[in-house]
Amino acid sequence: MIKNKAQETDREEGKRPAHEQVYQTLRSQILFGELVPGQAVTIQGLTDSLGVGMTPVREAIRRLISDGALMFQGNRRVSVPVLSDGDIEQLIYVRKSIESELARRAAQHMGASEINQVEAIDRALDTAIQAGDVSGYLRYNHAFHATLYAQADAPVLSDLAERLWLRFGPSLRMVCGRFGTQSLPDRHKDIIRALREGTPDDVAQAVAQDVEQGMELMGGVSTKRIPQSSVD
Amino acid sequence: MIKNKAQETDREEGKRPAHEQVYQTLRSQILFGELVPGQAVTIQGLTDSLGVGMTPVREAIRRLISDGALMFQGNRRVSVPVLSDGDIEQLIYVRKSIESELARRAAQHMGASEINQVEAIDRALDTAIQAGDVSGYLRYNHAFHATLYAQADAPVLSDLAERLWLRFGPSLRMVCGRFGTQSLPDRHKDIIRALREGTPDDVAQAVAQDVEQGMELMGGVSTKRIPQSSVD
DNA sequence: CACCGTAAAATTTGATCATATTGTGTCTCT
DNA sequence: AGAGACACAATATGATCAAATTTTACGGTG
Repeated sequence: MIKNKAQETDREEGKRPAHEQVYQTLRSQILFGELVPGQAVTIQGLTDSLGVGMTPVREAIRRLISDGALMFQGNRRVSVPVLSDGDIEQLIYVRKSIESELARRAAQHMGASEINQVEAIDRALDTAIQAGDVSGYLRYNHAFHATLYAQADAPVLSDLAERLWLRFGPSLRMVCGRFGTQSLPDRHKDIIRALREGTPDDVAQAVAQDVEQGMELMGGVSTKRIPQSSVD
Repeated sequence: MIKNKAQETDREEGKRPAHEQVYQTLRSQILFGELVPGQAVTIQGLTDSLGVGMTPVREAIRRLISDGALMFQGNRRVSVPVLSDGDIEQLIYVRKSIESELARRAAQHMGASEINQVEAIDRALDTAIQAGDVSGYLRYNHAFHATLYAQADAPVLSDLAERLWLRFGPSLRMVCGRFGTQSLPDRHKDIIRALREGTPDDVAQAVAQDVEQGMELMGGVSTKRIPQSSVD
């Protein structure tokens, strides 16, 4: 009567429900690369590739639609959204507002060890940039900001900020693939310096500049399609 | 013989999918009253009361959890969130930021007829307040702000603002039931005046004040619960 | 004779339900 | 009061039905 009955299937599946695992898998795929703006996402395709039933897949897709990570393409189709310039501009406004406030709050809670932790992530980020490792860049860049969120003691703001990442994740990936990681500057050094100096307003401002700088790289991606006039 | 079998059920159900209808139904219940903070929500209860299968109910619940309208009570329980003072403070910050920007943009697009439309909603709101009609107050108050969102031509910001309503809807209802509609002041007259004067910054500021005033009514509601220490 | 457009059929995908399985809370019995 | 059994609710799968897109075939026209 040993209770090893279900352990074989649960071994690497973890103990979390299937719909949660599907959600986390898709979330990672959206944040860190594997999905492209405009790409179609089918329920049956995911049931096949992930090896689970359709109900968990459906639930995960509904969550992601609510997150803004996927969009409900009119009829019954679901796809990864293509951001317009207006969308990007609105996202810049909200991210600057929320993330600068999160940074202000985090700055008041963080001690030397937490700041060192953030700096270690930034060093790993620099390594990924120099190596041209796009996936590593996306992961460490997200980890840098997420670590700040975790120190802010503001669950509502953190949730909102994390959800915003899902909206521009695929577009950010496109930018990296287009321009390469070398030409992706950030203000992380300014953020760390301001954290060490203990001036929350400076931290908030540095984060706002970092956000604006990063988001503006995405601008014009959709307009450069040149719909009609091919003048050259 | 005739394949009109499924048309009878579709008669008054409309043409939208069931999970969408369940979502809209629950959304209205959360926004306009019928659900109380802390209340448990069960899947089977909804399948019985709404007369649909469990798959559409599950999908709607996942969406609402992602919206912040419901929370995943650790184990498999789902309930309406009880907002802490910290949650309310963070919601005030985000709402002021997003809604003032929406108002600024709306102010640049709105003509006389749109302003009159908003004013008509505000008159209906006043009537509901004087009649002590809590449900009417909640509906017209939401309609007042939603009408402004629709004029802002900012879908990302509008979506975010609409989702925030789902977080404090039940708590707002509690405030109305507690204090009555009479003691619910707003800055709607200031907003309309600023709209007529065509000064976007004044509109934004009036909306920010309206938001802050309305949200602060909810403060302290959860702390008076006195979770552990009954020192008195 | 070839090419294009339209319409119909077939395949693919989405939506819903009914059922089996698993985990959690509770009630009871010692 | 603690442990075990029972019951209920949630999770997950598969089957079934409906809808949409794609493909194909046929007819008309240049």
